[in-house]
Amino acid sequence: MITLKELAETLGVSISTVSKALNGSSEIGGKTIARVKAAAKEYNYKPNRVALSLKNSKTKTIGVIIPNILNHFFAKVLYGIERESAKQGYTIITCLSNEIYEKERQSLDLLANGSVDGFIMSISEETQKNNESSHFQDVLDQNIPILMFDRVAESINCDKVIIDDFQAAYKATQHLLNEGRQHIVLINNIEDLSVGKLRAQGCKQAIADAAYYKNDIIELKIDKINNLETDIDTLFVTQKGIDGIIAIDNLSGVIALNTAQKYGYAIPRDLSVIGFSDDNVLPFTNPKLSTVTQNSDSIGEASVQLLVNRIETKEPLEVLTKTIDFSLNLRGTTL
Amino acid sequence: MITLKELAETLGVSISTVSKALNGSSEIGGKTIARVKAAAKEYNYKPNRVALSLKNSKTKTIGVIIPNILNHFFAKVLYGIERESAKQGYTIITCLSNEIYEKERQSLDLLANGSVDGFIMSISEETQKNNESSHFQDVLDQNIPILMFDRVAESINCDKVIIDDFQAAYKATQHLLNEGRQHIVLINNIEDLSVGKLRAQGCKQAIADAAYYKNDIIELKIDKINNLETDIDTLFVTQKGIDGIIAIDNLSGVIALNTAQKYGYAIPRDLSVIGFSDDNVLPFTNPKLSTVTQNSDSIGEASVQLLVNRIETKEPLEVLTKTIDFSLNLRGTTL
DNA sequence: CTGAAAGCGCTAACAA
DNA sequence: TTGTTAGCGCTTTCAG
Repeated sequence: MITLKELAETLGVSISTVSKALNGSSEIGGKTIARVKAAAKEYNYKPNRVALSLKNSKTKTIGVIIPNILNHFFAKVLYGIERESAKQGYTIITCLSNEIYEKERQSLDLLANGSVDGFIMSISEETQKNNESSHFQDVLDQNIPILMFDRVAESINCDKVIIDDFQAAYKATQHLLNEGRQHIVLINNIEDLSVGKLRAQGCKQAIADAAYYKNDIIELKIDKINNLETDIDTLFVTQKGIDGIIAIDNLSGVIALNTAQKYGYAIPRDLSVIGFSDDNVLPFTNPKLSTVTQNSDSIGEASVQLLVNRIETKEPLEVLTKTIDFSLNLRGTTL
Repeated sequence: MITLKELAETLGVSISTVSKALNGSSEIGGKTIARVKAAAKEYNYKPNRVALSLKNSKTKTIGVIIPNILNHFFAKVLYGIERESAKQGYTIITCLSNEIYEKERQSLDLLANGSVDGFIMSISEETQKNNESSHFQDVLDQNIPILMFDRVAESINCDKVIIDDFQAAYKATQHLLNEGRQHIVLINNIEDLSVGKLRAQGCKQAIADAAYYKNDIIELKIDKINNLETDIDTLFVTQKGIDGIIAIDNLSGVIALNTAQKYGYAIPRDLSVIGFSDDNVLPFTNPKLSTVTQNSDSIGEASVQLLVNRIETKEPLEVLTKTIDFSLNLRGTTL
């Protein structure tokens, strides 16, 4: 790692000359510029990023805090974040809260010391369950911007990127209703999350708005991921005549489909299934699962754009909430 | 973000006094220390990480370059890396090569300017296919350590963390042989990767070592991920009497299982299936897929330990290759 | 056209 | 026990 100083010495000029030459300043003579640039290339000079950060008090770095990288949705958002960040000339520091409030708080704290220019994050399950939010405000008070995506804190005044979960669930349920289904089950294992609540509400509203739907919706709440398979199995044992399933997390749909087939349901004749999954599950089902798809990489992309805009804009900006389109992909498990 | 200087001014002492006090130096009087620490807490002082990095010429940051974050194996390694890094007091900057050589090269170049103390990476498919490696050497020549995991470059002299892919495939195949299978298919869609080659060799060696195995192994090579399902389907149409499958990537096993069931095979009576997957696929199969499991998070953990050890050890260290245990998890798809 | 010097925030050798 | 100062690598104003 050669420095400006060393370059200057070998060239027999001053540090500032080298600096200006490399930045193509008009103050410096054409020959000198050429000479300096040649030497820089020869010695593979690269400006030290840390020094630049200190000098400019900006790091061109975004802190990203993800609740669970093993969840395909978050992995895909991260993918989008990374791609757009690189495009915008930012690097990302990744922290995983693993759904733990304390880890999330520590990560914010750890990086809110000049390490990053801003944060992109989705709130941990524990944080959301316990309704914690002062750690966000602390960071914002230090004038470090935060952008929240997907799981957001209502009470915090910051930029947000979400999908219209209520509407997505509403539309999906409506599709089942339009098929004439009369015994629809809502499978919900993310009751504690803001998105889970919104999706459940969307389903219920769709049912409520359908005058011709005669029964109550059956809501299967699952609180532990380990119980997913057994609880869904039990559902099919105890409830007969299920003809529609809407699964609002990204696993249950597949499991419900497989379980239904095990119990002899013909899909989609006897039963329609819609999940909230990405296309990564498609290789695992037959017929292919119909899904509500969040455009996860777009979420990441939009998050970076909004945050970078806030970082780089001098004047105070109105706080913004951007809603990303979802799509209802009807495949083989619906009529 | 209050600085040392500002703290010093409000307290009416010098900057170095504050610095020493906060670091609990024995040079400073007990009362002063207390007074300074109280003020630091009150004003929420946090040492600026960038300034520290510049001062110490070390960043306590690791650059992590992952080929594909949507691949569950890499996501889990990243999980392990993040956890162990946090434990060791390091943060990670994450770059995704998306299997592209140029992106991988750029990421190394981008961070090899004082941004990180070292790299943890797995080589992109394109890099490995074209046998590129000078970009690694360039970084090493700048005295920045690299640790490679899983997909490694033989020609590069650096620390490595791998699993014994040959042995893993050997053992898995041996299990099928011990079951008495006589028509074993090897499904390989990662032929271009070092790990793919090793696994295929392991399978073949196991077959070769089994005197009682009468037939040749049937190798199904798939070069495009899109062809996975159709190629596997075709396999079952064209080949009759398959009684063992060993799938050396992390998708094919599940697909082969599902396809076999579609064609009426009773699993594991008629056919045994072993995949190279993590337990994330288990919810999607019935019976549960038997797998060779790489302890992915241990790979991440060991990678961080080795790299940090190299970073923090003053004397030159012998280059090390660590092999992480795999486990053969027999579940419902084998006898 | 080129160079000296200050300063970003911090630590540590040296002075007082 | 406390303060002064130099320096990490860089940019930029101001002098020359």
